[in-house]
Amino acid sequence: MATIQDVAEAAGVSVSTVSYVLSGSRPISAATKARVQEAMEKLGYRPHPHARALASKQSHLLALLIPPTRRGLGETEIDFTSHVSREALRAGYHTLLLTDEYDDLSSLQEFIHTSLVDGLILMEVHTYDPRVQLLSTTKIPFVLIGRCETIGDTTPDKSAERFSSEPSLNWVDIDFEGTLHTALEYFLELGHRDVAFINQSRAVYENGYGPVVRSFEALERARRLYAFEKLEHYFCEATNEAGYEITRHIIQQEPEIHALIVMNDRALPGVYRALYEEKKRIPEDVSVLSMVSSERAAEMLYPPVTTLEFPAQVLASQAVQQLICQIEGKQGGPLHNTLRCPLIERGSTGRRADKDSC
Amino acid sequence: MATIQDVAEAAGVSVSTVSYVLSGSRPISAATKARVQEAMEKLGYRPHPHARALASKQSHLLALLIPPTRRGLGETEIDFTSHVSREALRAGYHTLLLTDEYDDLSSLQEFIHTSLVDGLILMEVHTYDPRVQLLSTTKIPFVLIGRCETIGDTTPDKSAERFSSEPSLNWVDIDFEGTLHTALEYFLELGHRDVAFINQSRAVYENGYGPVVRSFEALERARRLYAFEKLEHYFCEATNEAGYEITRHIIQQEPEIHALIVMNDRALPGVYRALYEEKKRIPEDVSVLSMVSSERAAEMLYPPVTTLEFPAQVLASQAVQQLICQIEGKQGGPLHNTLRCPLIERGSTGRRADKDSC
DNA sequence: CTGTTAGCGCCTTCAG
DNA sequence: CTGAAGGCGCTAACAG
Repeated sequence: MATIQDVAEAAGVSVSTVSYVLSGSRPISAATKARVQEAMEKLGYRPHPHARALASKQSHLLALLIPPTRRGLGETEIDFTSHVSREALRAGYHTLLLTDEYDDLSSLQEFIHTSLVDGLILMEVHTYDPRVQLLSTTKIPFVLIGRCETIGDTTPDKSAERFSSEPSLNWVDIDFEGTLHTALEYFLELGHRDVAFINQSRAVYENGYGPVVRSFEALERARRLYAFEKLEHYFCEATNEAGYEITRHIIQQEPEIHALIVMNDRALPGVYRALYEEKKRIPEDVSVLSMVSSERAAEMLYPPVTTLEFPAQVLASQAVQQLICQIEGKQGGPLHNTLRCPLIERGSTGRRADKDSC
Repeated sequence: MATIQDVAEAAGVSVSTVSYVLSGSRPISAATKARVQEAMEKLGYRPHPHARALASKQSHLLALLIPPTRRGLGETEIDFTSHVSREALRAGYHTLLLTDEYDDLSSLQEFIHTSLVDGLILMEVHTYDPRVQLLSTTKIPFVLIGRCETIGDTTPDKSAERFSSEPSLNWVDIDFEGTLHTALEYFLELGHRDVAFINQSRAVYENGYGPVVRSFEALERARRLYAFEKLEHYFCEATNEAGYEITRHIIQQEPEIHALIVMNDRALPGVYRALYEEKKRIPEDVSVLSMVSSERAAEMLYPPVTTLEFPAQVLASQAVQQLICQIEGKQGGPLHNTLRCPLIERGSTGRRADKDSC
């Protein structure tokens, strides 16, 4: 392995010169720069990451804190993860995976303390996330992502105020309210006047999980904004059985409802099954729309579910870029961004069957 | 951040002494060791990873090369990934994620060249995988995993010989033949005499993708080993449509077949749909068994699919441990291990309907 | 059993 | 525009 020294000798310059052509942080004459680059080329020189990290205090390493694989929407995680990795690479950073072992605060603290990485990305932040508080007390750059936390929410509830007073936090999240509106407006256009929203479980709601809290509240508000006859909200465990039960319940108790918005991938198969068993055709009799979901999950069902898709790519890209800006001190103001999920029509949604034609 | 120097001073010893109580690679009196540890405790000392890496040439970093998220069985990947990370952590290593950017050989080479990591794990190895050849020419430790490659196969075909002569390779893989036997024996017990195996696509087969090649060959051999009336093999694209078509074809052309083994998660929903449409009840009329699959995928369908489950945990654990042994020079002989997928009954499989009772 | 010290490979201030 | 030199924090001989 050639070292910077070797390059310097080969090019007939000093090591610092080589270092500067590498970093570009000081003007170098075209001639010597060319010579140095040639030497690097010839020797196949690669700067040694750890030496660089030691000297510059920048490891060019990021950490991604992933949630436990058990619960959660799941499908999208690997996707998001690899997008982060890819995006980071583009900026010259590598990504290190931290599992839920680091839900334990003290190990997280230790980890940061070692300064192995330059910054972190947190997935599945909760409203009162102790990890966020911990990180805030350190000076390590970090960004929160997606469909999780209530920080900076415009909702005038306490939890939001609590955090929105902390403008130093950087996050990018799904715009749950906007996404829900997309769903509702879509159904309105299709002629639906009675729709049910199947959320995740009440337990998760009470635990302050952002996506659930925010979509719940958004639905409340939507009642006034839109001209629906019915706009029901249901909590639902993340299981097939729960989806099945809730759907049967809806069909039997709310027969006018012919449109379902589901934000619960794991319950979705149960929803479908209940519909089949009740002889409801999708989408002729009932439309189903899956919110914050993924293509993979959508294609597991028949007919494939129309989804509001989790924009993993964009989210990852924004998070990484902002994080790196923080790290490199090129702050362009804090990142507080929400994204709507784009609608992908697949065949589980259609016009409300004309009541007269029944 | 306290340094080793600070600890040394606080404990009234030299830095090397501190270093040695850390590594344990030289006897230290109980008294001084205690003093040093106390000092570390008090100062909240953590060794600096990059300094250590630079001095010792061991970064305690691993890299996991993950396949593109697009194709493949998919579901299991995130699972495997986090298991690797967790297992590595247990041994004091961190894991870094490398996406398919590194399918490009030259970037892989560069990466290794920088010696950022101590070793790598490769997923989705192909029979003639240039990455393996590249890695073999370097001295960096690596291990291949899972349901992928033909290296070390006992199959007497050329590709196997090619690689099995390279005993230095370390791998752990699914035992496709054994797993298939589990499936077949299971169906025999249930009284099935006519079964179809739905594999992945012919293109993937021709590309030499291990799981497909090996299960294909295993099926050929199984014809002689077991007393099936019919044991058909079908290639199938990894799509719903393909699964649907092939299943319809089977139902219509091979009406005796009442048992399906599917090693194609993405086609599986189509298989189910075809069965529904043809009014075949699962499992009363047709049994379906999904091979090398995951719980997540299994629960997306109704009835949930009986699977032969990808043992992500065990695979990850073995791969990591062996890799770390290599790194630390504690070779316990090369790792050449195959694992059967455990059978998880879920409700999509049942006894062959008695012919007389029809 | 413990201390001294020379690097590991690179960055970066300080001189020129 | 370029060099020289002092670390960064730790490891591992080499000496006692």
